[in-house]
Amino acid sequence: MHTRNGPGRPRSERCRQDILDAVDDLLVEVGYAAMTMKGIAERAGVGRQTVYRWWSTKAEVLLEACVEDFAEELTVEAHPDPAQDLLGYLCALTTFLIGDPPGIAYRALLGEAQHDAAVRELLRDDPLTSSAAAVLRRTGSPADSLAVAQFVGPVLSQVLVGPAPLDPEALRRHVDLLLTAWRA
Amino acid sequence: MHTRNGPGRPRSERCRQDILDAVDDLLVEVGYAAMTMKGIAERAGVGRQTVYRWWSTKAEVLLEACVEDFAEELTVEAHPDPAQDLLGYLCALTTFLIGDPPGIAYRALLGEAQHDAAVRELLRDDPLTSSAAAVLRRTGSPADSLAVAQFVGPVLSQVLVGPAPLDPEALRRHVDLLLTAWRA
Amino acid sequence: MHTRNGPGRPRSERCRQDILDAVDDLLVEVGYAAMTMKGIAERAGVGRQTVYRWWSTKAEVLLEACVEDFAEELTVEAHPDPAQDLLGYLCALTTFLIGDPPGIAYRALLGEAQHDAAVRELLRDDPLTSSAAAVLRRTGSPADSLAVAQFVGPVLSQVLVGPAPLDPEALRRHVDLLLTAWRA
Amino acid sequence: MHTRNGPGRPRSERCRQDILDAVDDLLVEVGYAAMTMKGIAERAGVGRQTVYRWWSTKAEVLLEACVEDFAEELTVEAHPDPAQDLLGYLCALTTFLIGDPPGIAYRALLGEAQHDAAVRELLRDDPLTSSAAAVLRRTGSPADSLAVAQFVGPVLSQVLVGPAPLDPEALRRHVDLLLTAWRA
DNA sequence: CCATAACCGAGACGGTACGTCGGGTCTTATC
DNA sequence: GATAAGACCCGACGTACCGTCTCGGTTATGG
Repeated sequence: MHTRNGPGRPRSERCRQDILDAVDDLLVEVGYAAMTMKGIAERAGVGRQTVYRWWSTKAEVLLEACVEDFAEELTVEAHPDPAQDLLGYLCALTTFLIGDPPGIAYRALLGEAQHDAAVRELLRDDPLTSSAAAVLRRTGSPADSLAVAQFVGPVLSQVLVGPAPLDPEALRRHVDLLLTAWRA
Repeated sequence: MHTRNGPGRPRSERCRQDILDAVDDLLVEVGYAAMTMKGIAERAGVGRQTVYRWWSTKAEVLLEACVEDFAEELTVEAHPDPAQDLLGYLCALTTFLIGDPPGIAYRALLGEAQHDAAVRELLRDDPLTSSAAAVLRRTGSPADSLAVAQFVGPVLSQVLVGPAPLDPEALRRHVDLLLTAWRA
Repeated sequence: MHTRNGPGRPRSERCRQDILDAVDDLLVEVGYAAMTMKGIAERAGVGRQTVYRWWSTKAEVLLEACVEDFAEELTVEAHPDPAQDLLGYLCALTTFLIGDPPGIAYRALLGEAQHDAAVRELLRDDPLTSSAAAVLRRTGSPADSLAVAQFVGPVLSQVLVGPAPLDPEALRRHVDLLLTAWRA
Repeated sequence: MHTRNGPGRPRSERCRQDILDAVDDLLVEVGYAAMTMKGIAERAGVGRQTVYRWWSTKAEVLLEACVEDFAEELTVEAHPDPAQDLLGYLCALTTFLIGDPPGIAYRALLGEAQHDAAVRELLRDDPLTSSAAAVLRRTGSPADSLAVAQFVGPVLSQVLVGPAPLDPEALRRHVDLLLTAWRA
């Protein structure tokens, strides 16, 4: 949707997509840390400058490469029972963060954001927060920032910090606690 | 307590400390991202190899430089009222993660851990988790991994992900919810 | 005459020349032994990799920096009298090897060649041998490899090994001996 | 023959010899260029400081390790026929410089001497020059520095500079020329 | 016979150059 | 004017060797 009208060759959407595909591939092949702008360009069969024309950092291009996957992976179909609905979401979230390439990308970006203000800015409209809020709303639970934090925070922090994520049984007890408290 | 008994000149504890001090300084002066092994060595007035002799990565030396501060900063004196006790801890935790140099270091390390298994291993015995568990125990609350996650997870995740940490009022409501649920 | 036709930015002849100039300067300022690839790059105001792109060793770049001077310095105008012609050449050769920067470079390269096969290969088409052969030919003397060795060998060896080079009187006697023997 | 009489442990002649042996070994195993003071010490099973106590540079210790071999290898038994005597010496000299480890060491030292004044000083009393002078004297030929240079210079320069040393036939013609000229 | 002092091995120390790699910019020819 | 290619400057990487120093331990002499 580049609205340039001036002279000259327009930017190649094909290039853009090649680069994003290359990032996807490299993420699973070499991981985030070993991924370089140079490597992305070569993998995509693209000049280095072309990458910089669209995005200025590794984090930006990675975000764009994965952002669609974020929404898709975190979209869980509703369940009539609120408890099951919330539990389903948290299970999907755990799987996403632990195993999926886009989840790994998300964690890597979250990591960069801790010592890079620019990356932090990119994550301002966090896909995780908004998807969790949606689930809370459709189950009639509170969905303010505290509620969202109480809902996903324990899961997220355990994945980021702990040696192992919360297991399904723990997730069930977590949901129970929240639902009980919110209904009171 | 380095138990070298072999021959040769012993390693200089003085050098070790100079390096750790340099890391402390550089953390506040240039930040984690701009800190390099080269820079550390030069700042400490030490040969580069001497740094590598003690630690092999930036993360390792940073961890050791800050690990004492972690424990110190996260130690909050007990309050007779459990609610006040827990709240005090969470406030201190928030301050620590947002503002203190060691807290910034902790976040940076947490970030690295997301795409570096070696760093993750370093953080296996997480200072945050253990200090939080201690506070929970002394207030008579449950202190298993789920409870700890429920306690600090929302705070932590909001700091790591969100645009702003939970404010004191939200923290108070969070503590109330947990205490109510746990007492039931 | 680099016959690149491929794509990409062409190598900068300007850089090449800056580097060669820097080598020339450093040779007289700090000498061969203290000359480093790092120092050359910095002196030339050039990235280190740019030096390595053109030449892979200190010896190679030094050779290229001086090879033109070699030919120039060792070119002595002909003298009608063969004895004077030969003597003039040997005097010039002595001066070249003892005092001129390019001569010092030549000796340094000769030295490296003794324990570095790659440098030896660089000196395969020796400028000294060919210039001496030319002088011998124009005076009607034999110019095979033995004759060249007999002509310049004593001068060269005395410079390389001895405490002092052959003085002009000795050079005169040397030329007389050779001319007498060759005429017989 | 260190004439110390004071207290303290005397220097170990055994160490000295171990070091010299190590240098001999390393010379043939890794060559001069790859030989380091560190490597010598380790090979000799000796502290680094012990090497420095006896010699201060690689060149010094190498010279001492080989100097005895120099004299030995360059000593050729006399032949009643002067031409054969001189020829025998030059053949031995060529073999020495081309093939023998001590000969290779000599060339390496000669090389260093071209850009290191200290090494040059070490070679002031050149073993090659003096042995050649001895041979000239015993055949009744002139033995001043010019004569020595005329005798060995062509051989030496061809070894140092040329692609190949003078072959035996060339050496024979060289000797003939000199003897003829000197007898006249 | 023991104190002194120089030696010994080992290896850590501050430096410095190595050759490589990635970052981000630029300059070509080509499209 | 966008593109692929790739050279450019810069600076950090981790390693190697330099020559010095500091250990514990050894071995002679001299008080």
